Amino acid sequence: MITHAMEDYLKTVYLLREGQEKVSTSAIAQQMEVSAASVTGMIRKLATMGLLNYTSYQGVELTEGGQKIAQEIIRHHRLLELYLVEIMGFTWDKVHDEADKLEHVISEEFEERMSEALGHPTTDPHGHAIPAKDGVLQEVAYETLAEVDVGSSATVQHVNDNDPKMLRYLDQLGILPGTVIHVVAKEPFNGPLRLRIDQAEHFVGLEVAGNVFVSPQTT
Amino acid sequence: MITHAMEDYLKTVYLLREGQEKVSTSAIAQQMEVSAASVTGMIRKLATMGLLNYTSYQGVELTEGGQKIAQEIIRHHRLLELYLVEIMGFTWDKVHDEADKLEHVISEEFEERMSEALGHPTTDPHGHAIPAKDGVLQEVAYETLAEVDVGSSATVQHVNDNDPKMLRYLDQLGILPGTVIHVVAKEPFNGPLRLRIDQAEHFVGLEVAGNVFVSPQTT
DNA sequence: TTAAAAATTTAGGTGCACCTAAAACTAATT
DNA sequence: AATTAGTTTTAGGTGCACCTAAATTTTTAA
Repeated sequence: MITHAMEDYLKTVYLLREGQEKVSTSAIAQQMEVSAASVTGMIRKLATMGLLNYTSYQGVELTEGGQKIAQEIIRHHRLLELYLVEIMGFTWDKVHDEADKLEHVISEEFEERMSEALGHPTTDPHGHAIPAKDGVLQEVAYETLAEVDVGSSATVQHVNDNDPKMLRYLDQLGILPGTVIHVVAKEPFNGPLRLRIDQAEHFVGLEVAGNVFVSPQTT
Repeated sequence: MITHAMEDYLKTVYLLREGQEKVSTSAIAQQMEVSAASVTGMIRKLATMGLLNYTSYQGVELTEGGQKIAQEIIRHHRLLELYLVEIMGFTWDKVHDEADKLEHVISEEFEERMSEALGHPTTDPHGHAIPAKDGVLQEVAYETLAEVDVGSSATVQHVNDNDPKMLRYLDQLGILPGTVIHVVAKEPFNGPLRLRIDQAEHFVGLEVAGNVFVSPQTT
């Protein structure tokens, strides 16, 4: 039987696996805010269930089966986030926590009815792709706003969704998926970025900029 | 901290408490399909938390605090059932199980937004009253269709919501909250009831009739 | 009123998901 | 190659929500 905790582990491994093949125990522990020892224990269990491959001290890799479950949960999460915003009128900073709880308990029918009500959407309110029902999701690894060259422009692809405070701040600034941002200058000593968004200028710290993922604007 | 299991116990006690003051261990065990020993253990814990009063071998009674939590969960459950039917297009036989899972995880804001979307309703799809946000819910103890005198009519108030198969059957027969039913005859040896519903005649067994709660039709 | 039946509690035990502390392994540095 | 720093695993333990089997209390009925 697959528990909520197991689903959370699979989801975390899936999302951490960006780029590299193997995911380390400590990366999982840090992301989930549990001890590394707990991760080892759970990983061994998931391995015996055939949901991931695991070699001691080498990290883990999801199997087909593990990926399928992870994708299902991520689909639930992202559909829920969009449903909460679009249909129920939640603001985008509140939906992550709500979706984290609901994603484990909704039925397939609930998932299907949300998808239908939303016209089978492909991205959530924060710009993340919604995996198709039995499709493959390949997360593109975008650069962050903090890495954009001074003087160039970029389009916001997605923003990190787990900090409500930061989301409210980004909303105020008008930094949403699709927004075009021009990086005017970068203050010295890791100072803030000077941005132009829709005529207005803003100063934004690097911590925030590191949570905004963009693609280069082709001029 | 209050867990999902505790919420389920409080809800069960609340719903079983119809009429009599004290609820017995075995009644709770039967309703929740757990052993009586498990019930004793949980009850003792809830008692130390001040959510119910308990005397060994005498049964339990909710405190104010326990009632408040029970009512909150029942409000979640019934709002969810109605939301699933009215807004999401579920059929009434599927919503009980879905609501049983969701009722423990939705936020107050989720509850409020459902209530608003539904125009602050007062009854769920099966005819049960939805408790107000901080109001009192007094369940009226209706008689069942099986107890109605032959030759008289009755109005359906609510039906038991936990058996999907029976709900689909009732839906076919047109037995919904508000339906007026005339009991034409009762076959001998606990035989089926002969009913007239909206001109048509149907034969319905006593098990089904015992799950349909009605008030006498004042002619 | 006492024995039998029914209900309830106690005792002991399970699996899950976590924890801390200590041991073991790997990688980096000299 | 040896020391050290960092990572990972093992060992032992916690609280939760359940279980079965045995003991106890209450109820019922001969």
